[in-house]
Amino acid sequence: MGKEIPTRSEDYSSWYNELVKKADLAEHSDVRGCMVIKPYGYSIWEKMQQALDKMFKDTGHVNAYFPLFVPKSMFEAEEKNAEGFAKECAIVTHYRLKSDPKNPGKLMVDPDAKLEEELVVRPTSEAIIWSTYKKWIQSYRDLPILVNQWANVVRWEMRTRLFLRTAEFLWQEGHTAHATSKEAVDETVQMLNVYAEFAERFMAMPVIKGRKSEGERFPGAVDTYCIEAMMQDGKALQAGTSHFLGQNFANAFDVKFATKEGKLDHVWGTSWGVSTRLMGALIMAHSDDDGLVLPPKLAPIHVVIVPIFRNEEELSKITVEVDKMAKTLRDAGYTVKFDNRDTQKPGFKFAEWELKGVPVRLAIGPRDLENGTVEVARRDTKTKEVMKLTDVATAIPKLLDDIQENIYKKAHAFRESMITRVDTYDEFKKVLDEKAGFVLAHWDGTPETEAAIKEESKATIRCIPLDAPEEAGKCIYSGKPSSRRVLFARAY
RNA sequence: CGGGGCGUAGCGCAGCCCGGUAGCGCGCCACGUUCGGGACGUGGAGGUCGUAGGUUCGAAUCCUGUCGCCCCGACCA
Repeated sequence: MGKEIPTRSEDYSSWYNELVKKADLAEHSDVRGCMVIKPYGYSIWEKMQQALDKMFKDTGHVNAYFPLFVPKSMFEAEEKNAEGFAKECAIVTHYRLKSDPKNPGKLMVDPDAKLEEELVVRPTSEAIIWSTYKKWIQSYRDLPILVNQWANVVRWEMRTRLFLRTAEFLWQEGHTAHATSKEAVDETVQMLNVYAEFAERFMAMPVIKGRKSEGERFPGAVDTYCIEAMMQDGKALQAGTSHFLGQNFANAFDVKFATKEGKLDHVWGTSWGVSTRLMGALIMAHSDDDGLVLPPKLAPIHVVIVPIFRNEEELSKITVEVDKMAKTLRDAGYTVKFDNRDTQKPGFKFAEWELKGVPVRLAIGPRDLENGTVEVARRDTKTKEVMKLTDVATAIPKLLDDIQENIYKKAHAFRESMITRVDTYDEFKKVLDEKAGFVLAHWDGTPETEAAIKEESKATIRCIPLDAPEEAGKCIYSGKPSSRRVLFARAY
């Protein structure tokens, strides 16, 4: 009927696009490259925010908010960072419109309202934040500063895709300042671990932790760490990054502190972020041809209850049972939706809630009332069983845990099956073309080789995995010696 | 920025080549029958055909301009 989506094998790309729209997650806005995140999609993002925010607080961070606008001179202070983002910045040049004398009823930019200094719409906030930190920091006693902000940023991308890459997106960016290099590095790694834990425990999405090559590093960072995930079409997706900024921003913004010894030193920094891109990752990690598959820990609705009834009387009898059951589940902390619409038939509701990825569906009809039973269907495996009404309270929590675990295991098994070790360039290209996924191969460590491989194969070095064992080998491209394998893939 | 495609009812599309009363499916509204996997019947509402101009007796259709969006590539989280 009206809500079918293409299958993944037919056309992965339109499967994704249609799923995002049909599942009511988001839609294109009238503004190029921007999207409207719809209530159902936004509630998943809110779940992500809640979980992450707690993890940030638990590791000692606090939230703050910095401005959207960054004066151009401030933005350009850290040169590498500025250069890196320059070509995708939106710029505010004027502050007023006026009616257009040549076009009644229309407005025009008032040429008399030109800003003395242009304002850059933040593509990231290091500049405004470090210029602020300069005022906040005098002594080692002011350190560390552990601040996070939830915000929107704008990057004028040439090509956009819902959630994966939009001109404006939502994210969080942590910005910390420390007295020592070690402390900053530890923070960088700690937050990488927070992201990895979030991805695996909440999103049920296995990730590989690693370090970016020089070519893929965040502009202005000394070192960039990342988590990389594998999507069902064999393409990699960077799901989060954590940067050790060294003293680069402290140097650029002249942020110094008095040490215990009474000397002046520049502050050490980190920054780290994840964005609404995670929504794309979540969708592409688990969903199937029938629609979304959401991990219970991020699902806006855990259990949907569909009554099967022919008339008011039946519905009211069912409602009595459902109310009891729903209360028990809600008291246990689960979100329960009783879909008692009489305008849609059960089959329609089944399909709709499957499309929306609700982990568990209960169906209860006259037959169940007689038998004291309920039909329980799980979204991940699409299996159904009939259970006693009295068992629901204990069975559902277990079932939800099981679903959470099962989709993680499934994604993990898939990810493992999509890691291929190769030792020659021919093999490398063959795997990318015929199988895709991650490819573990030796690399000589030079940007030239990395660039050449990227140019020829479209694959990039996703990361140098943190757990990569020392292993002598030869670079697949140059034949030069290499001490460990790095992770290549074509990526989103 | 290069290549391709599309703007016609809320959504998806046909009509355009060959100008002549604007159509189909879904959705929507009403009523009835239905209701354990996307119901059916009957009746009904809904469109400045993206936009500006031109050709013509007459333009969704032909011509010119323009705006926007989507997809593929280069760039990127």
